[in-house]
Amino acid sequence: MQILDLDAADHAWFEEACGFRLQFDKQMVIREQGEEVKSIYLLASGWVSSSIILPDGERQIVGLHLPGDLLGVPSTVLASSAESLTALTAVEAYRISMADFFSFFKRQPRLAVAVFLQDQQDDLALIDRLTAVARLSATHRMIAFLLHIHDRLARIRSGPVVSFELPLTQVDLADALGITHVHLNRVIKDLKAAGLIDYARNRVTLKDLARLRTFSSLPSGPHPLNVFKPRWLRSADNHD
Amino acid sequence: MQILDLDAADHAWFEEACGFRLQFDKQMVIREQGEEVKSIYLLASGWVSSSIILPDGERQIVGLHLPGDLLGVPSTVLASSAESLTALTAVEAYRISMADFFSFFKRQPRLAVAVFLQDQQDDLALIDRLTAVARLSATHRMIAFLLHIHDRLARIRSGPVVSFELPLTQVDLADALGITHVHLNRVIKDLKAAGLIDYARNRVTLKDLARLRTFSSLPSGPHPLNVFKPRWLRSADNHD
DNA sequence: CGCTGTGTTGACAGGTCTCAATATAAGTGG
DNA sequence: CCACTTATATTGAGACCTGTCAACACAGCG
Repeated sequence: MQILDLDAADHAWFEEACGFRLQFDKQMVIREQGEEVKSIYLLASGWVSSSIILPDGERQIVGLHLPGDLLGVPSTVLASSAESLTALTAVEAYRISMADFFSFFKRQPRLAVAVFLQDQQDDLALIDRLTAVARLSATHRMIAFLLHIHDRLARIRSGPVVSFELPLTQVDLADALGITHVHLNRVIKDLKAAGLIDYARNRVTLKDLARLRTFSSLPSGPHPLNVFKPRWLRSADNHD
Repeated sequence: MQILDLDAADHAWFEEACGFRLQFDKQMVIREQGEEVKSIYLLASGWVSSSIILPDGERQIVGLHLPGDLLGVPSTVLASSAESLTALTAVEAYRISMADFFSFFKRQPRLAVAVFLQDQQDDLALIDRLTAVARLSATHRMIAFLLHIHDRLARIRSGPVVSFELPLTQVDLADALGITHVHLNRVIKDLKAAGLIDYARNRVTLKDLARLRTFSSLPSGPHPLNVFKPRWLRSADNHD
């Protein structure tokens, strides 16, 4: 929700609608694939993955969510959820009922726009990942993935991020990158040997950001966000 | 826009905002990657692809658009477009300026919701494709792709669709599936030999829909859409 | 009629998967 | 705190799918 710089009144409205805060332990499923879609969630703290289980039992992780993200939005069109939402760490989240969610569009257009724009960012991340999975080697996918996470953390936190916790097992990572965990392990070994990263006990250090960006060969670094906004979107008290 | 059953008043409002209709010849670029984002488009007729060019010149087709779809939505958060929009056939489209687009949220919440839900459908398509590209063999990807197109056409047209035009070259298809066109060609040959499809001069015939669905091994057929909607969304004259 | 885009086929190389075994870390109950 | 069990990580050998390179057929089009 960093896009629109919502003011205090917006936040108050939002929090009120969100109701009380839910807690989830690590590994808990927040909403399972196939489950009825009754609400979405706003992630307050922790990491969450959205994943899809294929009929043969294979799993594809299609999204990673950090604090501030909305969870389960794509399935708002569906009767039953397309993805499973799983807590990768201990998680705090607000539940937002579908009725409340839709009411934003009617009563709080600025909020609706904020949600919409946030959603477009998720969309872009997905597009980038599809491109990476479809076109890059396992090594370059891994690099692109780490850089993506790095950039998102850098936007949330203040100051540069050289080292960060990545609460995913190598199996999880492989399921996100679309490779086997066996092969991923070799990739990690190579990246460490090349002096590009450190990786131990879920802690990642990007040792040469510049060179990594060269290798990622994705269309860009982080996408520069649009600054244009209609006047009425910029502040709540301009009710033209 | 089939989700909300917009009424005549909604449509009138929409068309007015859209302004006049633009024409694009086959192969024309509607909006190029990197170009400033000043508007989005509503596709009236024809097929459009959105694609991303990687630094090494490779191209990934990240989306296909049929009449009724909104084009270029993900880039609404960006200063410059992340994807190129290319006309695969002769195309008619309405341009919607960003200002008009955002004004929907303020003045026409039902329209905003419709746009939002349409966008979620695109999102789900993207999720499914990521899953397919990451987890399925080239053959199964092709099957999943054809079934996806089939299902979308079936929803637009009335009655069953067994055979349809696919205005994509094999190079295009390969760029969408994340394989080489050389390999795709072999895949097509195999599918024809297996009696599963016919494929000639851009016309595709799905000869055994049931068996194809078995092979696709994607989480589902077409996602069943949600029927729940708050009262105020169901019709325009209920202004609670 | 030549040109360019598209489709088709072959031989070979290489990245990634599969299967399998072992090591290491983490978690559990006594 | 130790013994035990389970999850996670690591490494090897071989098979297979897909990519690369290259040549050629075919169609549309000026």
